[in-house]
Amino acid sequence: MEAYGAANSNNKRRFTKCPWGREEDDILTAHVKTHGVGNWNYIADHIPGRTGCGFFLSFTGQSCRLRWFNQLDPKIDKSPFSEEEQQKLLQLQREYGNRWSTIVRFFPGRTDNQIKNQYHVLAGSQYTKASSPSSSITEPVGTPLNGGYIDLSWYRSTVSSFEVGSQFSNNSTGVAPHLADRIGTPLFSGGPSSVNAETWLAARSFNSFDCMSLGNVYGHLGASRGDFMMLDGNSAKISESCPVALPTQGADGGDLQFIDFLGVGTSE
DNA sequence: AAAACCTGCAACCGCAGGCAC
DNA sequence: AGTGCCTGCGGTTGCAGGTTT
Repeated sequence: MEAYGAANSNNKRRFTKCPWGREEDDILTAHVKTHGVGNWNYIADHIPGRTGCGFFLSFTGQSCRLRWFNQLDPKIDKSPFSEEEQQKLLQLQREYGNRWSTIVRFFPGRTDNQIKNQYHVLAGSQYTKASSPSSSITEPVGTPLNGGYIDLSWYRSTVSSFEVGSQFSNNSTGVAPHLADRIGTPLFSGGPSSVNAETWLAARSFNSFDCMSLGNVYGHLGASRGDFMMLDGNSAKISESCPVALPTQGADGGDLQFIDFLGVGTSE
């Protein structure tokens, strides 16, 4: 959808955000009061295109709908989440998974976007708390971990995404051969809230030769984008390279292990 | 004081389902 | 039955502002 512009050849930058202005909000609110909720494309057609993003940009019905339901609707409760709400959210997420539209029904005045964002915040911090349901978490926040081992339960709550080591794709010291054809393949994204990743990690036992680069790790891990994570039983080691003993590659490569986080198979 | 880093959240994307024609 | 439009949903990303170094 190039209307949102700014996608470049390597897809690193997919769009440029263009915040709504006060005047635009007023126009949208007036239209909703006049025409009611719905008919978003009609409403979008009657709001002047927005400027100020470096280029002219037309509103879309989808954009108007999101703006209204997530920000402008007077019924929205914009106060910070209480401790009680946070606990309720965590409990409901365990029960319903990432079905935010279902969960939001338990929070009158909140939006699904609020719920989703709040859960991401909670999921990113809960494992660092003493009240965490996991008793195996021993790594204190702030400890430099580069080169040290970390507990995977802690890791699960901290890593937001990673992929096979593209950082070393042109480097002979890089990726294990059994993963070489998967360079750049996202193994998991979506943050700690990802049910798939959580389920996968909980269910899978790791082989000592599993070695992959981290895509995006919080700074207090002591690791950074492109660093490797070597999986070893129930622990993982962060390293700048991948010096583990590598398994013998099969003749056709077809029997080699593929770490399929999302359960989508091995197709490219 | 400045730079780097981190956090929270608004806004976008892509897809799927429902509905009218 | 097929098509296209509209709406809703969940995942993802960009960025402002706060915090740390």
